[in-house]
Amino acid sequence: MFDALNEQQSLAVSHRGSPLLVVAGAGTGKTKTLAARVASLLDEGVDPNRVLLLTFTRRAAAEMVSRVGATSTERLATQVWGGTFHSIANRLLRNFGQAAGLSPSFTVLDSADTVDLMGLVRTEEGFGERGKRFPRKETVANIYSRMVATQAKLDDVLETDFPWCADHGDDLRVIFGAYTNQKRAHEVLDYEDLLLFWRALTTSRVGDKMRQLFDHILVDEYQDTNTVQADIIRGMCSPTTQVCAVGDDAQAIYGFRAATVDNMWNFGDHFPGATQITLEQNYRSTMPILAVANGVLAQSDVHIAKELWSSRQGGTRPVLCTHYDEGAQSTFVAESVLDARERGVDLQAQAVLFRAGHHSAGLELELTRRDIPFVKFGGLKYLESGHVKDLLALLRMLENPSDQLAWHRVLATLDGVGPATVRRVCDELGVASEDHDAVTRLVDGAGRFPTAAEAQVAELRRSMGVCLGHAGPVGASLAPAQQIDVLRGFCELVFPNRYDNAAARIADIDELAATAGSYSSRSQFLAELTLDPPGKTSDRAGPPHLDDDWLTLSTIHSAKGLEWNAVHVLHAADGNLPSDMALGDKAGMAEELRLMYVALTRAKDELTVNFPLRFHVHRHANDDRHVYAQISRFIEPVRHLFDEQAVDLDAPLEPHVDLDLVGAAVTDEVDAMLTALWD
DNA sequence: AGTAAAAGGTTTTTT
DNA sequence: ACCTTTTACT
Repeated sequence: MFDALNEQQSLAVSHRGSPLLVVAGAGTGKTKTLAARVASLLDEGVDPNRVLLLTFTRRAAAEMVSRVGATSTERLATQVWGGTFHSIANRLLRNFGQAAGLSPSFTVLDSADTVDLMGLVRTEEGFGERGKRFPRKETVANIYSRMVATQAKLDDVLETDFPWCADHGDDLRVIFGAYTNQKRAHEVLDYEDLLLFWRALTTSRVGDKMRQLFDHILVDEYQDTNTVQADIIRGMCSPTTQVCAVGDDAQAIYGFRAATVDNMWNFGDHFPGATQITLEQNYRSTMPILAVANGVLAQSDVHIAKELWSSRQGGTRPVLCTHYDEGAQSTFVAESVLDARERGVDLQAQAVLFRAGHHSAGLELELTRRDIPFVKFGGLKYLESGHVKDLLALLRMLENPSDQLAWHRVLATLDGVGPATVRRVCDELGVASEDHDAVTRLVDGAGRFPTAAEAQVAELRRSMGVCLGHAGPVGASLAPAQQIDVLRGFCELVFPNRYDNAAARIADIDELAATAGSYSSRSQFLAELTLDPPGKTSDRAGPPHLDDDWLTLSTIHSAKGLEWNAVHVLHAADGNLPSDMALGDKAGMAEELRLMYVALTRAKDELTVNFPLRFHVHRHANDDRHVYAQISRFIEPVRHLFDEQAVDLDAPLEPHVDLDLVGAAVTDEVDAMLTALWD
């Protein structure tokens, strides 16, 4: 399987001894090379338990392991320590965390939990001067995580990245303090903590023990690691540890998460005596597509020199398609997707890529209308939608009756219960107490609730009681899927007040129960769910289910490392890609350019770049306010490398003004008639 | 006091 | 569409 390695790839696979940096351009067989290297280590008899493979997503780790398994025996491959920095940190901290004063049973806050906790401490601290609008809790969490990831002072972060929140510096200080107290009090770590504690442990008294665990450390997507992560790699190295980092500085797109390409540029300084190998032959795209990608990249000032080339000389030229507006773009993309399918390109082999999650909104409507199945990656997570969090909170209460976040979420869904009642009931039930019996006390009738919530509380008590397995011994209770079925009754009672599309959300709960079917323990189900969230939002009429062929919609960030035969890029307009947020920021603009580069290099055979002339001013626009856009500044200089098409450039509703006048006249007439009724 | 409903705003990307 | 603030109501 790996016999077809080219010269540079073989070098990267067989190199031993000095630290190794593999600069792997897009589509140059990076994954294959990394997998082959691991396989060759195992063939040499290296103990798989002593190989650490750090990847950017869990999906990437799983794919790598399965590729290795195809060559070496699968049993060996699955023993490799593979995963994200965060999941490996989680694993190591369970074993070594006590050296840092961590309980081995700490729990991990995912980003949604972090946001909730920020919201909670904010209301508890009670802000809100009149007239001054406080940043949303998501923003508060963003500020926090950026500050921690970059290890920068709050004031500097506010000034450079969140200038519109600069007024609230002092409030934020208080909130962050309270947030940290809460975390420590409940033995809970957020994403940043996982990395910080891991790094701290490498310099602690158990540092040597940790370093003795691994002979080989391999890091994928090295261009998207941040300073803390680079410190961790260095901290995990003993003099005999062999490091291999793979990455492409031209594809660095996580600067907003404090990733820094300096880690690649300074690899030789961090790891003295390092060897560098560059992979330049692209096996993915046709030459006409690469020409565009190279042309875009050439506009960037610095990167490690490389010029991608492909032996795939033929192929159609990329298409640059100008549309009147977003609606026309959606229609065109839907039609060309179907057209490609007619020509034999399965929907699975096609993808639509865009800068921001909401850029696909119009297209999603169009696809739904035409019954074209699709799955969307990136953007809003399934797990982050309110109703799924509601159900997970119920499970978490059962799992850990002292989980205050879960209690708050569940109790606040009851009629007539607000923050004040939640706090009072939590006190009455002793949620914060050490005995972990608060749920039992609730089921047994403790806690005073307003009469409006009577029926709901009865149902809550009943279903929680069933899930606790009061009939039998504790722990011999129902399987997770059955517990969800039981709790569904409570959701049915509570969702109609909370959400306007309650039926669809109940259906999601059923789907979650189906997912839970393969788990036998509730704690395992919850843990897997936070570490490996299903990345699709399923609440629209999208994929009926897995069996069919489906089209991929994805943010460019989520498309990293993937490839398709045919790729559509949406909204290649200044303001969208590059995002207007980055205008005026040099580093930001460079990152936007790399984002475009990543999008273009996902395509194997067919590439279409779409450019709608006008787009809405506001994100969730109800109105028709729009602006006329310029074509993306990254595409303009390489325009000549495209075949150009213009579709329906004429305004579909040219006599807009006349229609408005008629509308006004009719409205006047109706109003006059109505007024006559009471005058 | 504390909750519900109505009004008014809203900066992307994600482990 | 969702979140925060304001106001109205019990």
